Amino acid sequence: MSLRHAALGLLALESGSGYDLLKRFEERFTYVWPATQSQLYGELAKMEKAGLVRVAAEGPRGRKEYEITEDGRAGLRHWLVDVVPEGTKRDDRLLRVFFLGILPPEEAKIYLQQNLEVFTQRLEALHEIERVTEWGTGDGSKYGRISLEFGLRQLRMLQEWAEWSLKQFD
Amino acid sequence: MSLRHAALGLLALESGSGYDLLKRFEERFTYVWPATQSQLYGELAKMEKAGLVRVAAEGPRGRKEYEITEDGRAGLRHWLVDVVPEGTKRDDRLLRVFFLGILPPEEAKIYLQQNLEVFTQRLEALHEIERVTEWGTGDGSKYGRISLEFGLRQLRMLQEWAEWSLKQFD
DNA sequence: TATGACATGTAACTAGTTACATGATTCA
DNA sequence: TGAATCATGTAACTAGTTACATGTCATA
Repeated sequence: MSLRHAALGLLALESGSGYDLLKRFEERFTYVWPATQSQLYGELAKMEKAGLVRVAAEGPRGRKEYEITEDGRAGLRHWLVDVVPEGTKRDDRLLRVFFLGILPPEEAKIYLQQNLEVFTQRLEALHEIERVTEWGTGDGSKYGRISLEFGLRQLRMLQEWAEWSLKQFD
Repeated sequence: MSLRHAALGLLALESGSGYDLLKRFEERFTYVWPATQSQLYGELAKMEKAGLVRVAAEGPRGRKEYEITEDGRAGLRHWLVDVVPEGTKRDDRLLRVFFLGILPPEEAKIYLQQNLEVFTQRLEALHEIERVTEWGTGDGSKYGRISLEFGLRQLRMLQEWAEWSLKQFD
């Protein structure tokens, strides 16, 4: 049910249309909680029915500006505080590593090298985000920084792991 | 489609029944690629139809011992070498961090502390696996070691990140 | 003989993806 | 006026979860 909470959280930060939300998902949640357009519109309709969001205003082109309700805020809070996180469960990159033994070592190495390249590129992209972001002093900024730090540490870890793994071939 | 490849990979390492496979998924893939019983049986039936696996023997209690076919091996190889990994896309723990600003700082701290505890426990469990595993010299062992190293590094990273995050409150 | 492990299958559901469909508004 | 962007909706599909249903075999 976390798509609901991701959308609810974004609306808690700022009201917006389904279209607005979709852009925010693309900008901010590509590697955290992606959502497709069809999924989002469906979820918004369900959340409205459940009283978690409300249409605060209607604009041109059938635009519906959604706003979080008090029930929505309570639901979000409940999820943050009381619902035990599942954590990441599936990782197809790591799954492949378990089966790398069926390939000749040279091909296994190529797989790990390609991984390393992907990690390096993503780390550079995150560093770029770090550079261009203006870090204020508010809460949004604080947790934004903590989230970014997670990404940076994760990618550094992946890089180092890939390098370590490649060394195992010597 | 990676459930298919996880099952195919396990059958490439050793033939077995759906029941056997289910236990292997539970033992080895809990944090990599979990599968439920109903999903596995369904997938095995589909894979047999597609010619990727074959029933090599039938045993008591309707047991069907599945074996990977040449087509199955080719499919697995193709997935390993040619299919671009998606990587991890969703992380509900990290998603929560983006919205931690809506909680009072004390509650946000509790959330991060609980995370830290989970990471620490898991790291200990992994260290225990490391201790009891007998590392041979074969390929299975090598990639098993590389996979384990991934888990160890990931959990250390998560631990350090949670500690770093908690320090941001001072 | 009862319990637990072995063993498979299916139904109903939720979540997520891809593709199609439609139309309004802005602005170059 | 044509292209890009804004804006929503739905249909058909795949993947994954939960629950139900059934029966066999070993062994205490």
